[in-house]
Amino acid sequence: MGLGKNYDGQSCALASALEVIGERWTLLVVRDALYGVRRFGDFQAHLDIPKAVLSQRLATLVEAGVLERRRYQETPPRDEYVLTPVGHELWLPVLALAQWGERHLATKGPHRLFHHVACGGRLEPTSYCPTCGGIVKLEEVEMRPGPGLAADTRQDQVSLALRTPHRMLDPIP
Amino acid sequence: MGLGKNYDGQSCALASALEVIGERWTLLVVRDALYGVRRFGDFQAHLDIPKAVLSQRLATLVEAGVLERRRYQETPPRDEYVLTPVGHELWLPVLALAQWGERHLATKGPHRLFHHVACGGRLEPTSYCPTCGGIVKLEEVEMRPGPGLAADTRQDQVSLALRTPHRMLDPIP
DNA sequence: TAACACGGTTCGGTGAATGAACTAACATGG
DNA sequence: CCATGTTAGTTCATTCACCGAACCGTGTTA
Repeated sequence: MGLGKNYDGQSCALASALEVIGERWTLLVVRDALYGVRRFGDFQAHLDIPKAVLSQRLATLVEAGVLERRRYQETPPRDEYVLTPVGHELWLPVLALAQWGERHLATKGPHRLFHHVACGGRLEPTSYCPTCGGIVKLEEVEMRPGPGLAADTRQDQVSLALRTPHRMLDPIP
Repeated sequence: MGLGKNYDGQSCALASALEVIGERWTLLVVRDALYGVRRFGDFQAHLDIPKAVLSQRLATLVEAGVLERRRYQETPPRDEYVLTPVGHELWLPVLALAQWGERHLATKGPHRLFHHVACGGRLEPTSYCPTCGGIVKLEEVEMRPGPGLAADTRQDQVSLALRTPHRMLDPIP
């Protein structure tokens, strides 16, 4: 997305995240990295992506702190790309998106299943409330403005409405 | 991303999902819809997106079953775009991505906080195991191939390795 | 010494994103 | 009755990103 054409002014963490992992191919690179792919050639063969694009995506992810480029042999010099702890935390978005795809777009049953090694159970991404211990549905969620919103000066109806607490799905304006 | 330039052959639900919601602006439209935005002009004012792009994105989302276009007044004829149940389920991917952005990219504290109305607690997206009731870390996850993978005929090293159970982050190949 | 493997970069062609201008249906105010 | 405004788009020329093919540099193997 880069350069002047970004999501600036959105005052939104989602927009910031999409700046980093919202470009074409990027999240599939992260998915492969979560599977354990590390080398340029393996990403390229598995994704069937133009080399120039892969090279640029890897550079972006390294710069964003999602991947680390690491020399693993000297002769010939070879680097591998491994996920940082920040990259590990993309697991949850990836799982949530993949599960949505399985549920609503897959035609012939799930492609890949994710299981808890310890007990063998199948994973589910959830929206969880640590305070009461419950799983929270969208209709029970309220958005509240946080300190990072202070710099927002947008004056459209939606921005104005979202500067006060707001129940999800309640019509705006 | 449409036309011939899609993620076909990826045999992956994530790739299918990105076909629908992976284009520039699309997930921000969904985010606004989750907040309760419904009208063309409100999306446009809040996102500051070219009208032509918004028009195309809304059409794609309607076609994918994420949004429903609904006539809400006859004179003058006005339509609104509301989320379907399929669209509601994008809440979890959106929350997971937004939280990742807050944690790793936000500079001045969180922009928006999501609370459970019933108890006031702050939400967290989690990777949950219904069998044992635990929250599962990436290192405890194993990928297993599912029935939807049968049609996959790719022969690269990564595809071959992922046709058997595989612990996440274990190096491939 | 030739061929090959790896990890890129360079380059021309194509399609998508962008902002500005235009359209069309209807409402409103004087 | 006419001018202006609102909403929801479409059209158009320009700019930009993606694409595949070719090329490059380093080091290794036959």
